[in-house]
Parts: sequence; structure tokens; C-alpha cells
Amino acid sequence: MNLMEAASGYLQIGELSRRSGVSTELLRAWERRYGLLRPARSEGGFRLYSPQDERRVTVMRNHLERGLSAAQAARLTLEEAERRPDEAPALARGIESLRDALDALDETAAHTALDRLLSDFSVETVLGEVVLPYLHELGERWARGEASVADEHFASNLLRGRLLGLARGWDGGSGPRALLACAPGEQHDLALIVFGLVLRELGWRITFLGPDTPLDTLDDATRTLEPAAVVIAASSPERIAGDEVSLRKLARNAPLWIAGAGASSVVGKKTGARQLDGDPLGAAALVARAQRE
Amino acid sequence: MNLMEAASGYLQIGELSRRSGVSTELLRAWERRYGLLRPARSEGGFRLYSPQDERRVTVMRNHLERGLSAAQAARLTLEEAERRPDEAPALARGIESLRDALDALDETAAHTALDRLLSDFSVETVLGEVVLPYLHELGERWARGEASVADEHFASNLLRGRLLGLARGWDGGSGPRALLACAPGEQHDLALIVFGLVLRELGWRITFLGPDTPLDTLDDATRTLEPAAVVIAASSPERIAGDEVSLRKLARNAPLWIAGAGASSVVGKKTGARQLDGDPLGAAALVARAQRE
DNA sequence: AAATGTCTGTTCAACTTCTGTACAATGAAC
DNA sequence: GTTCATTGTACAGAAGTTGAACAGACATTT
Repeated sequence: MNLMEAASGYLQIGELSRRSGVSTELLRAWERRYGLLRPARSEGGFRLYSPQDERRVTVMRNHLERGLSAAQAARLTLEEAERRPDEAPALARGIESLRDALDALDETAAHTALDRLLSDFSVETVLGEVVLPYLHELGERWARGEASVADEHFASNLLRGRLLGLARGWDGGSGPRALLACAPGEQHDLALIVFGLVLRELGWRITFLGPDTPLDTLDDATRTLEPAAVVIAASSPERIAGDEVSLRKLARNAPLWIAGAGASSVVGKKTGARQLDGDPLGAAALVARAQRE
Repeated sequence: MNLMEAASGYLQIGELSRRSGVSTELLRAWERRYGLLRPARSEGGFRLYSPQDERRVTVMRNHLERGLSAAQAARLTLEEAERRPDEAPALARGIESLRDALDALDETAAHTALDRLLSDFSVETVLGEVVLPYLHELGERWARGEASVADEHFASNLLRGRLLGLARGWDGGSGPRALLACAPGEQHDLALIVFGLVLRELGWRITFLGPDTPLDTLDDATRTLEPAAVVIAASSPERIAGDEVSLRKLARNAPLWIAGAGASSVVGKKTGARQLDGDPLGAAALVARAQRE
């Protein structure tokens, strides 16, 4: 790295190319064709890329990897860069007021914050950018002993109410049906509700049996409804670990998925169940893709 | 995948084909034959599919799998897409479907839209972000001659019914009492009902005397109920302009507020009445604050 | 001065998509 | 049985898109 780069944090095209894995020719082409980058220039005319430019290249590559055409990827990258100063703070503010309200056990303020968010952003955005991050954070604070049981209950109940409100009518329509339930003893249903909402957006009909569902109840429902997917949420292995036989029976009647930290112990050939990890958004996409095949 | 990004990411036909499992030829055929998709075009003429298009393909496939013919499936898909225009923030979507329903004099659809809104949002949000803006817009269209008397009556009556439904039990509880009435000759009570609902949310008990209330009736009620506030709605000055004496008498027995465009001519020291201007939400907050002092 | 890196502008080849037409399989209508 | 519309698929030739390459001039470093 030369002096200019070291001092200012600016990169020449070669170094940016090495870091990003995009050839120098292509970096110039993206600049010329889509205006993706606006590097400053040295006295001699060399391009000097800022850290923001570097991030744009990363974002551009991510979009390309998802299958967008170069032109679309560039447009989207620029749009996001444009929008970031506007939308991101609004979302951040929303998250903050929601957290403050929930921490203060202030129901009215929490609803107001959610009203605000849902009026400004789509349901998917609110779920993915606010609700899930908040639940994650709450879980971590609870694990560290920073959040009380009361906090956790209050927030869960309030959010559950709102999410179930959004879920109204989610079993209507004509798409494939998914049967959702929490494993026996499992009380945490929020992430599963979010998962159902996202799957609903993908055109599915959702039947939700709620927390603490006995496996034979689930089996009955499976025979009746003949769903295209059955999803069981289990936050720890012991919820279902002893019940491989029931699971195997379930998996014979419908594609069976186990979600949550308790999944890994029972998935596989023994039970015929498949694992759903990661966030509810990605999980929903995965289930939908599997159904199409 | 970040759903917010996906919201504006346009796909070319090849990528949509890979994701949906429908061949490119067939995608084009569905567009040509049934108008199933309406992709935008790039400068060079390439089809650019929106996430809504992607969802339509999913729905179309669902219908086909259930044995419908392609033509029927497409027709159904288009109908459903018409009914469920997603992606927009929930509140904006709600406003639009309410307006569409009221403009079409479609009572069922209007109630459905309101149900949806009230299940997704708090009463105050629905009032402030939907009902009041709609009434305002309707008033303007009426002034420009774009809305007929029938439109205005239909919308008013339907909304009045819903609002009074929300108002059920609003005189119960233990908070301060407000006495609400429209001035003599005044028929427009909707904004006053909204005002009452918001005040109710703030913990007040509401007594509502309705449109066209004689001032001496109001005076009787004031002596009986001893309210913490009396609010008179008057959309034009002549409703009350000649009655300063009655107003003065009223104001001696309870804090008196005059709301609406007719207020300014009579407020002040002469009558002891105070003005309430602006929107009902702000007005309610103002009355509540005044009472606390 | 030599070596290396970067500049602009142009060209190219691989790939994708476009439009339009054609065709085979299916099943309903006559 | 024949006719006909429906529907998924196939192909040809033109055009759009995009990553890569090259040439000749200039910049920077050693």
C-alpha cells in the first residue's frame, strides 16, 4: 500500500480489486456503465476509492450472487446507498421506541411504536428488521440475567397479540398448507408465528396449533389436513429427543421439519425429519423451495 | 435474504424461471395468453419481474397443481392478486381499500377494510391516520364537485355506525366526564365522535348528545352531569353566533370549548368559551391537559 | 531509466433475452 | 371418429448485456 492509501484510507483500483475480488476492468466498467462508484481522483488522475465505495462493491456482488442482472444489481445498490440515510434511522428509531416501551411495560407506547412501524414499512420489513432482532436481543439479555421474567412475558404477550392480529385469515386461499406447532413442553411460539407469516406471504395456507402440542395431536391433524409441510419448533433437544418413533410416524404422512436449537439431535434418516436452522425468513424460503421440487 | 431489498429487486426472466421452476417460454406464454404477469421492461426491452410477479407465479403453480386448467388458474390468480395487493405498508394499503370500498358504495368491502385496520392497529391510529384523512379528502372532493351527495352520505353513515360501535361503553369508568354535542343546526358529528373516542382513550367518560342540540338542552345536561368539559362542534359561525348569552351561561357551569370553523367568532372573554382548533386528536390532548391543571 | 500500475477508449465473445411461429399432446365438443 | 381449442414446448434469427481483453499514453515508484 502506498502512502496516499495508508494516510487517507483511500484505495487505488488495484488494491480494491484484490480486496473485493473484482477485476480492475470490471470496476471501471461498473463505474462507466452504471455509475456504481464515484472515486475521487489523485493529481495524476488515478481513481481513489473510499470505504463507502468498497462497501458498494460488496453489496453489488451480493446482489449478483442472488441472480440479479448487473444492471439491476447496480440500480439496487445505488438505491440502497441513497435510501440508507433516510430509512435506516427511521427503523432504528422504531426499534428503539419499541424497546423502550416494552422495557417500561408501557403497553400504549409499545402499540404506538408498532403502529408507526407498520404504517411506514411493510410487514416483512417490520418482522425482519425489528421484531426478530428485538426477540433475539431480548433472549440474550434474558440469558445474561439483564431482563426479568416479567419483562419477557410482557413483551412476548404483547408481540404475540400483534402478530396473531397480522395472521388473521392466514389459513385462507389456495396454496399448499403448512401445519405449525411447538414441541411438547415448548412455550416459545413467537418465532414460529413469524415463520408462518413469512410462509403466508409466499402463498401458503397456515394452520397453527400453538405452544406445547402433543405429538399425537399433531399426527391427528396431519392425517386430517394432509399438509404439504409440518413444522415443529423445539428450542431444546429434550422436547422431542425421546420421541423418535412418533416423529418417524409423522414424517411418513407429510414432509416434516424441525426448527430451533433442539432440532439437530433428531433430524436425519432415523426420523425422516429435516432441519430448519437460521432465521425464520430463510427457513420459510427453504420450505417453500423444497415443496416445489 | 433481506426482504426490504427484495422488495425493489427486479428479476430477469431466467432468474425468475430458476426460482419458480417455470420455463422461460412458459412464463412468456402465460403473459401473452392470460396477462398473468406485467413485467416492466429494461431499456433494451428485457422483462423485469417484480416480487409481486414472483408471487403470482407461485400462486399460479399452486392452482395448477390442484388440477385447474391454465386459463382458470390464471383467472383466479389475477383475481386474488387484485384482492391482495401486498408489499405496500399495511396502513397505506388499508386506507386505499377503505377508500375504494366507500367510493364504490361497497358496504361489505368497507367493513372488511375497517376490520382489518382495527385488528392491525390501535383505535387512535386508525382514527388519526385513516378516518380523519379520509373525511378530509372526502370534504375536499365534495367541494370540488367530484363526490356526490350519495357518496358523502354513504361514507358518513357507514363510518358513523362503526365509530359508534367503537364508542360502546364510552360513558363507563371513573375518569373525568366530557359532554359532547353539535351546535343547533349542525349535522356533522363525525369529527366530534372521533374526538370523543380519543378522549375516551385518554381515560375520560363521554356523554354524546349528537347533532343539532339546542343550547338549553345542553345547559340542562351540564347541570345534571357536572362534566369536566363541555364541547360544542360548530362547522360555521351562524350556528351559534347569535347566542352569546346562552354560551356564557353554559361556561359558568363547566369549562366550555367550541370546536370547528364556527368557533372563532364567539370564543373569548365575552362568552367564557375556549377555542378548539386543528384535528380532533390534538384537540382531545389539549382538553385533557387543561383539565389536569 | 526501468518497472509497474493506471488511464481512456475500443473491441470481442459468450451469454441471455427478444419476437414470432410452429408443433405435439391432451381433452372436450360435435 | 373427427374437429377444435388449449397448453406446454421448441426453434430461428435479431438484438441486448456483460465480463474480459488490448493498445497506447501517462503516473508513480524504485
